[in-house]
Amino acid sequence: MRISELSRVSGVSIATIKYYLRAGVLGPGRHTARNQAQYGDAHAHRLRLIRVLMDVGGLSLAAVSDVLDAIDDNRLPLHRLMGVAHHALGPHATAAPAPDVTEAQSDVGELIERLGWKVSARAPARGALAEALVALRRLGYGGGVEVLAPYAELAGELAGRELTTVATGAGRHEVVEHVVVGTVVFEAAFVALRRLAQEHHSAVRFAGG
Amino acid sequence: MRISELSRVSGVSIATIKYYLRAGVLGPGRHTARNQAQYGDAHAHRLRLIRVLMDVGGLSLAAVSDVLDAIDDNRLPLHRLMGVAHHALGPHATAAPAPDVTEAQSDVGELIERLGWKVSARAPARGALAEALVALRRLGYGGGVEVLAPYAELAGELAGRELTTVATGAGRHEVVEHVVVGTVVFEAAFVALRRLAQEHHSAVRFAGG
DNA sequence: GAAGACTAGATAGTAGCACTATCTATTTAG
DNA sequence: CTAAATAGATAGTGCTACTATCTAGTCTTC
Repeated sequence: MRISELSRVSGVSIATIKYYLRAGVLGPGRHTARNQAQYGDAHAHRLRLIRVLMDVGGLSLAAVSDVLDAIDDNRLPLHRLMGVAHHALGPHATAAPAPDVTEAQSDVGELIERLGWKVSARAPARGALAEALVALRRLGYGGGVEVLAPYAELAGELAGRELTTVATGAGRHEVVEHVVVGTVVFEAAFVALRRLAQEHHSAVRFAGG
Repeated sequence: MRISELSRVSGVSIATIKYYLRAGVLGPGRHTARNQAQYGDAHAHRLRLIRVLMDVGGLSLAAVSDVLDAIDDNRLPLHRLMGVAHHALGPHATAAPAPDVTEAQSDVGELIERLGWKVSARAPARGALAEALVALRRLGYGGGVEVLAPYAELAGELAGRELTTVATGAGRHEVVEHVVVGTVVFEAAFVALRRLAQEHHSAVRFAGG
């Protein structure tokens, strides 16, 4: 198909498709002339994937680019893909962490060790968790890392359940994409469900108060 | 204290504090002269709260403004505060939803009803959940709303557990702030924990593959 | 085979966000 | 008295994700 049809079936404007081509997140079409190219179903699928990662996952275009590169890199072992996806989901620390954050980092490290989790020392989620802990302390809601224990338990249960649903018979590319999409979409879905549940419990608890 | 000290204790630059004052997310100081004002601990605390909502919760300044307005509005009943916070956490739908999203919305509505949850019909999380469902379908990973059931169960457990920890003896302002901070910070913490757990399970499952 | 629609690629412009910098007229501190 | 600090106003910056325009060339349809 030509670019106008690709635009139609994907719902992405021609100008934006060209932008994605320039940015390298969408591969070039098969050229038939100097100013003509053909695009296939793979392009349409890739476009949908880009939009889902951005709209549902909230990833920046640069992050999408990283994730897609990881998906396309056949040399990348499967067990490292999740790390790349999580790194892209960021946010990555930009400046040197404050001293209280550094301290919280070791608390987080201890928690992870106590849980027996095998996680890269450079996982951005470590920093995110430390930031959350520090936020509580800075606002005067004390509490050590132990307040996270019940959350960690549930998170572990969720993650374990999830990975068992990954299709194992399919090719590497399908598994990889499935893992990434699952990570991003189910995270968004769970956050939404948590908010709905909170609203329900809040209504029940505070109604009339 | 004067603005330079407020800047020092909060770690926020003077220029940014002035920006927040202009934006109305930080209340004005007590004026002692045309170009002099005094700020108190409440200002420092408010600044910390703003930074946590933005940095940990990922809220925009406009969203922070909405949340703070809700916290400060004494007429707002407690059971509606959560809705305001969730609305600020967005993202709110900008355009008319696609037809498949509208369809997914009713699926979500059914799920909520089946769970017996009492949730506003306008809750943005409904839309977010529908978007996530549609994302799966658009990418070819079918599955109805029933794939969300185990997630919903865990989300309900989490939300229920959380609200029981809200201090009931404190004043309204403290409870309200506690609820908002808990919503935002524990959501971030749980997402981070889920990623850590995923990385662990992924490493265990795919290592050597 | 001519007119008009379409296209690739290049370049430049836009809108929104969260600051950041500079300036003026003060006020304060030493 | 003088140097530093301040409130408030205005303008500028850097980044992101597009969006618009332009040119030279290519289909398509009558």
